[in-house]
Amino acid sequence: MGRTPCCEKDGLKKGPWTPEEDQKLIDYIQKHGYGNWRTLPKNAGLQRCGKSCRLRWTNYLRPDIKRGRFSFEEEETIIQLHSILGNKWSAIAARLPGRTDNEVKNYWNTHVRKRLLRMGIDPATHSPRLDLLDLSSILGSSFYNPNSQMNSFSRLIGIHNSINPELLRLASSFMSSNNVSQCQSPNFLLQNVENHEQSHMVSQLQLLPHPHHQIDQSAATLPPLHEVSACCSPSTATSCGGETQYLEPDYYSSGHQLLLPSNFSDSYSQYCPHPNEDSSNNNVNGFNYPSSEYVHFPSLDVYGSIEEPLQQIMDPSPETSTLNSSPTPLNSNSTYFSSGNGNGTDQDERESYCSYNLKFEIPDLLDVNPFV
DNA sequence: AATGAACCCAACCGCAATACC
DNA sequence: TGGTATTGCGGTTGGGTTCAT
Repeated sequence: MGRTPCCEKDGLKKGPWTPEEDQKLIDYIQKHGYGNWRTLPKNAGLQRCGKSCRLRWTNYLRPDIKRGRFSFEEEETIIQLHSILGNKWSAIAARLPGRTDNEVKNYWNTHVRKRLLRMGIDPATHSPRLDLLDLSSILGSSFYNPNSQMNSFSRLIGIHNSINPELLRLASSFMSSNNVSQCQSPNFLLQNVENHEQSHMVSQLQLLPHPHHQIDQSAATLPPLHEVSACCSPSTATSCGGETQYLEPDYYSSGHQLLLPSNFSDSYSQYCPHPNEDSSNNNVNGFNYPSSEYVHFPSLDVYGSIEEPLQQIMDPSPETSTLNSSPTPLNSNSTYFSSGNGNGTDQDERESYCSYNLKFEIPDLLDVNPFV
């Protein structure tokens, strides 16, 4: 049953195209157009099937095809559209002038998908990979006591199901160290990670806005989380027993809205002002926070649970960034960790860029110890 | 320098949808 | 209306290239 594949006919060539074949195809299409792919190869003098000719033309020879690396904006678009459309490569490519579905698909599979996996994000659902994370067992075994530091910590930052388990191990190691009660550098974890990958994971705990994006100072007027998330991806908001727990940035579908609990910074600064903080200009960790409303840290109960609604804190509009004045380059890995040789490659920069949307500026929470 | 591993991407395959007769 | 041809699409492959040891 089924039709015989067109390319199985005798004498039809397969495999890579030669420049001569390309030229024949181009010449023919320029002269006659590409009305009928089945008859085209014969008319063009090509020993190829029509399907092969069509693919070669649409994926490679078309004059309007844009070659070369994907730009940041293109990658951003791909991720966002993929979160909405899934593997509808042609639909995604239609939003990227000059890009083919095949190219988008390849780029996704070879770059974006892997990076998301490394970040502990399921590329299919754009949600944290729950298969890798059984936090309850981790917490249950190591921090069963609800008053334990790790439990409080995890609840505080709302990472029950959104953080790479390796990061949890690091955090666990850190929390069990003797330094917990001290007010330390926010880079403590970074100084103690073992490699780039771990640094990368730690960086996920740092919240910083996209370097191209302006802070939305009207964030305080935004709707509660459940309303915000309703217009974003369905996987972003979680609750646990009526307790709002949410720290996952909804980068993928909503234009990089980063959500944090309200009053987050208030509690934070109350307990442990950032060592680098310049109170006069809201400079924290080298980043000029436009206002105290930028990040609100939660009011904490005895267990550090987050009880207040979350807020959208960032505006996805990309053109009017005020962040370039930051004394620390925001699009450099060296901002947060110094692994590597400091000579960022394109790939490094790309990864750094992507990771920005997952950074949580909370390392000093490790210093906050209202539970002892 | 050699070699194996990992990466990358053009091309292929097969199914589904659509067009045509 | 049903069968066949054509086109579009997404998954997969395989060979060339780059990287790491």
